[in-house]
Amino acid sequence: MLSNAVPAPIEPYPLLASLNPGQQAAVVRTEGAVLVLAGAGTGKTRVLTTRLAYLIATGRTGPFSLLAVTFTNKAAREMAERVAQLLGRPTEGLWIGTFHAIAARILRRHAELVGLKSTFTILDTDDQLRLVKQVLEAANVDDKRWPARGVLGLIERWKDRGLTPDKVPGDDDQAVGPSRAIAIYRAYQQRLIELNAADFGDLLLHGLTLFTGHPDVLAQYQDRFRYILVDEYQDTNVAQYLWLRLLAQSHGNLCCVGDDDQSIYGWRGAQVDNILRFERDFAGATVVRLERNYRSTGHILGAASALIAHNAGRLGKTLWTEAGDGEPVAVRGVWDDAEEARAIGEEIEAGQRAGLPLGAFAILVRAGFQTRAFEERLITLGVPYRVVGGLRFYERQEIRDALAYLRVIAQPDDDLAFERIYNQPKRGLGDTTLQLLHTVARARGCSLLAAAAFAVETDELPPQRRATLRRLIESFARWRQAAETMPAAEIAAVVLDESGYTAMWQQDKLVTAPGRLDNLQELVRAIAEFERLPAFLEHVSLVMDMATGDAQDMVSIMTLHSAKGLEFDTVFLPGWEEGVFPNQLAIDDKGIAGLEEERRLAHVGLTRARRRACVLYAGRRLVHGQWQANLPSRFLAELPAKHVIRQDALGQPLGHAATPGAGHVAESARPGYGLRPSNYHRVLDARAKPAVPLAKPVAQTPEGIAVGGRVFHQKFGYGRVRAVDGDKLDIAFDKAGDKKVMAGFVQKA
DNA sequence: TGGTTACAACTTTTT
DNA sequence: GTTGTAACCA
Repeated sequence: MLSNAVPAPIEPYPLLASLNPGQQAAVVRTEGAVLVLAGAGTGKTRVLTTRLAYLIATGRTGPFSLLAVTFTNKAAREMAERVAQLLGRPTEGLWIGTFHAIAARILRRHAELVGLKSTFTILDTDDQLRLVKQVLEAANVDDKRWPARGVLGLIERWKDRGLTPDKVPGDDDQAVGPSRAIAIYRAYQQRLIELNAADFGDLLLHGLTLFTGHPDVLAQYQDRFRYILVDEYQDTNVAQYLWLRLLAQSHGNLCCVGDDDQSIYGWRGAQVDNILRFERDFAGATVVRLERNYRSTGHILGAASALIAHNAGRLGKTLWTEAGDGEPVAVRGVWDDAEEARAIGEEIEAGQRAGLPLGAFAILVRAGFQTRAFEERLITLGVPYRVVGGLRFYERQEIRDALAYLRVIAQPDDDLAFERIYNQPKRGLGDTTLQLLHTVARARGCSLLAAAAFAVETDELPPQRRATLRRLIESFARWRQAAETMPAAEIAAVVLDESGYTAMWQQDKLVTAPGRLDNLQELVRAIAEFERLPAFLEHVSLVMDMATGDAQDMVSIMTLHSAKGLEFDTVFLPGWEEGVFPNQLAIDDKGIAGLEEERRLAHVGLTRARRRACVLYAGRRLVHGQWQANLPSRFLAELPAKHVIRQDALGQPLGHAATPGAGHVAESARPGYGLRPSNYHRVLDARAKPAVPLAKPVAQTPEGIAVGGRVFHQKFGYGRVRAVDGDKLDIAFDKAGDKKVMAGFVQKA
């Protein structure tokens, strides 16, 4: 299955000329399974892109037979650009994309084989959470004890492991209120199918179901993709691993690039084990190590390498450089978080005076709450900065609302989108009306919009709400029709205007309102790049990033997670304190594995620096409005003295006597160190009432209802049936007069 | 139905 | 300390 043969020598291509021997080996070894262990700053992207170009340039294969998988759209974009550059022509036919984008592309073609229509919607996190809440409510779960967030997390971790509800091992099941976690998962999946929707996890999970259940379909893709490349392999989860293995099975030409020392997404289901096991998984696999670092100085690499050497579960690499030692890593203890912010601010100002651009500086924090102190300090100093990460464009409320309108137009079955905007802007439609629509939709097995269309033909709703709802339905019908001929951007503008959504923000007096209106305009501009609405919506669900304008000359503040893959001349690493970094929750939840992931995070942080790294720790800080005294991080004690210069709060060198962190911080978990129960444990709490299957309410049409029969209606009282039209009844009520009502709402009197 | 008040939560987040 | 959600009241 796996070819072990060394490819015949090929005349040297100029492509290879600028590569070092290790990089060349990684490019030239085209056949069979190859693992490229690419340490930080060793030219990984260069190898990947050259390899793709090489495969094509040597005539070994056409672009059509290549598949390159990444984790981020940014990485995919860059790769496509650089391959085109290397080849001197666009990469037609070559599939480069994220796992999710590629899985979605395949799934659209065979959606019906997993019970979806090819027009299925891809849900965002908001929708997922709302859906879980609905399922939990239907199952009578107390959401105080079993918050939807936690249950969704549980479901997502199962999906990460490639487990459909029927494959989840019984041991993993937990009581969730009167129901069970697996039952909730099953109900959630059921609802997704009913909504013709898939969440992110489903894209791969359905992909697996598709490939394993339909060998002919799998064979089709195996035949097409003769060479598969994977970036950031250390971040793959079980589902992605299985998916890759199936695709590569027939020819075994699978090249994975990654760095076990940079695996920092375990909490999202990533398995470092995938990369650690590679040689055993793929017999005869070649492993190429890239250890020559082109980014950092010797002291920085020495410190980072010594730190990561404390991890047990790693393949082991030794980064080296020819760049010289440079400056030792500065380690500075400060009194509190305010002083920490002042110290970094001063360093940046000093750098500025020395003529360095602000873009040379980055402040990398463990958690989001740490950014505020630095923002405030930089504002005071008048130093421009940007916070990378945080709320992205497509996650803003106004953008999601606008998208929800467009989704209902493109996909009338999209109940989650409909719910989001049916009273946004306020139309006087509330929970009561929504409940009614839900009841009708369930009884008739239709979408909320269709239920609404039905309900307005009856007298179930008071005239005012009925008229409002009717106007809304008519609007959607009109917009949908217009969408067939009008360009997508025009439709969006019309919808935002006619729905009153723009007007809502225009009337809003909050300071954020003008910004939101700007965002809506920006959205319309973005849509203009797409001819058809569905194409734009697909783009939005899979490509959540918006091409950000060129970064001005600013200081970057971001989390360590967001910093992966980036580099800066000078990097500040604040908050190296026990509990903060390593983060206490990570250790509580995952023990040693959690600690090792934190250490990899520290390694990622240090290796972002080209010339200078400055680590800080504060004796006390304000966390959630409470003062917290902290010990220096154990990671500080793991930085060898020869690569480090200890400083006092003012940046003056200290003698060897004051070695913080050394000695009093043991490697093992120390008893009594702030062991707080996490949400995760709360969700898994097994003490609960006996399991009861999920209630599935179905409105019933009472038997024996016929013209002339006596009936009772909750709202209108007793009456006599005048006519029956399917499940719509015309009834002469004793008190309320003639009304059209739904059969599900009456009982035989 | 919608606004106000009170209460809890709160690591990291490529898609 | 801040933010988001839930319950409660007008």
